Amino acid sequence: MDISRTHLIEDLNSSMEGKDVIFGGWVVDLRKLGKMAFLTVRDVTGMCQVIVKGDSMSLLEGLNRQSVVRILGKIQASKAKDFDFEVSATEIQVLAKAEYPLPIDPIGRLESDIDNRLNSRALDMRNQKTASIFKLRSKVLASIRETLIKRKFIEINTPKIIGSASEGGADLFGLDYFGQKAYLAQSPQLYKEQMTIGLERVFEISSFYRAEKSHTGRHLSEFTSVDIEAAMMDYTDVMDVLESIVVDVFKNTSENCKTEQQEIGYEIKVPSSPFERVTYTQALEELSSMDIKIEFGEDLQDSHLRSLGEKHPGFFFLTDWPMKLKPFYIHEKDDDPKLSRSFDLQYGYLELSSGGRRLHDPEQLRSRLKEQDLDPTSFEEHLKTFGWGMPPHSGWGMGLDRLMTVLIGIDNVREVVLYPRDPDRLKP
RNA sequence: GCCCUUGUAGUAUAGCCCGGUCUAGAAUUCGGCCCUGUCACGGCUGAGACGCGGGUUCAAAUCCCGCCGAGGGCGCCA
Repeated sequence: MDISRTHLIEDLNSSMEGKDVIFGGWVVDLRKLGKMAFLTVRDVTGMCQVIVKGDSMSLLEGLNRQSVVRILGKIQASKAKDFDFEVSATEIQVLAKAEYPLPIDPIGRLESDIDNRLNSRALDMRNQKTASIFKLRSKVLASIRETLIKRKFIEINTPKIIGSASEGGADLFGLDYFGQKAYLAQSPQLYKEQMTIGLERVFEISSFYRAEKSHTGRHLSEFTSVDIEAAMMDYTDVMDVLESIVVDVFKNTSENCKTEQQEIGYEIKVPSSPFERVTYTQALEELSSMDIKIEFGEDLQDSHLRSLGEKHPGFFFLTDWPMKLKPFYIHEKDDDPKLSRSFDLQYGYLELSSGGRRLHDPEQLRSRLKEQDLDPTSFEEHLKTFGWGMPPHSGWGMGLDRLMTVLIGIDNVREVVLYPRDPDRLKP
């Protein structure tokens, strides 16, 4: 079976009138008008009208929507509303037939609910709104890589199967590793820190896993994280890196993805920078003025973040958290050891990223582990690298899926993840 | 773990609150017939549904209980 094409649909144009072309795609629409018919055919680059009349009508036999076809025909002028040229078919080959009934409407005229769409995710990609979300996601990833590489960051890949669950915190997924207990990584934290001793500036974009039974629009059991770690940078330096990544993402997609924005029905607006920076202590004062009393050292609950988010609806940094709320590796402030050199990047109430300056002195790290009831001996593999000349360093991790929801103005991460995993969904 | 909402053809919905009008309606999809410029083509026509189980009642899509599924929120989230 010959499946070759001479053109992608975006390469066809009205100046090619009279030219013979071969292209392929799936049948979006089929309108039979007695002795003539129109079909619209789409490939990933675009859509085109094909006209069939006269003797050629027999070509339509067995043809239905969503089937994959290879069209041989001649470009001609069109009277169509949305096309300035069309292809008069001389041959239509059905390469693969679509079965009916289909589980969702791939045209998107009737929007299926998220459950049905996720159950038929591959078919959902024929819906241009869904496809546009993932085309944008690809652009976002490219933009992040571009920004980081320009700043001398080196992309790394750390293991996702790890042997120790002693970091505490979020629940990990356990698995059997040739008879040993192993876990799926919840973050590249320790590995990326170690890498700063040789590569200085590293980043990773990868899936990580958390076995929390969360039921919200912003949590998944498997999520994509963008992580960086950089030697000789303080927390404010990596905040600047984060801010420029976010701004670049919005700029790049806003300027270069007009079609996608149109399909989604949302206009990407570039945020103004610099982002506002609010300290934890200031946040407590702001909350207090809203009659929400929180003791210093208490964590901010979702409801508190929602209140703060109303005052700061866009991007802002929440900085200088109390040490007791932060993990063992976070560095304290010189002028007030109760406070840490740490930050979260918020979009309104939504936490997008958290990071900070890390401890690089192994003795300090050991005593912090003990303070947090963690056993230094189970971190020896990690701690030994700190004796090899560990530079002062800072970093952060950012939830890519959450950033995507902010970028396109929706409120469920499942929309921006191909095959989301949550406590109730393991398939497809 | 807790709370709220919800389940009607392939899809997306009306009807449910206030039981009888439901032989469950319109759309789209799918099948058949007609149609040579459609463009959400049109016309005629046909097929297709009350998640499962129990209860209340003369009567249940509608009210109640259980199960299952779905959506959302809280909590959890070094």
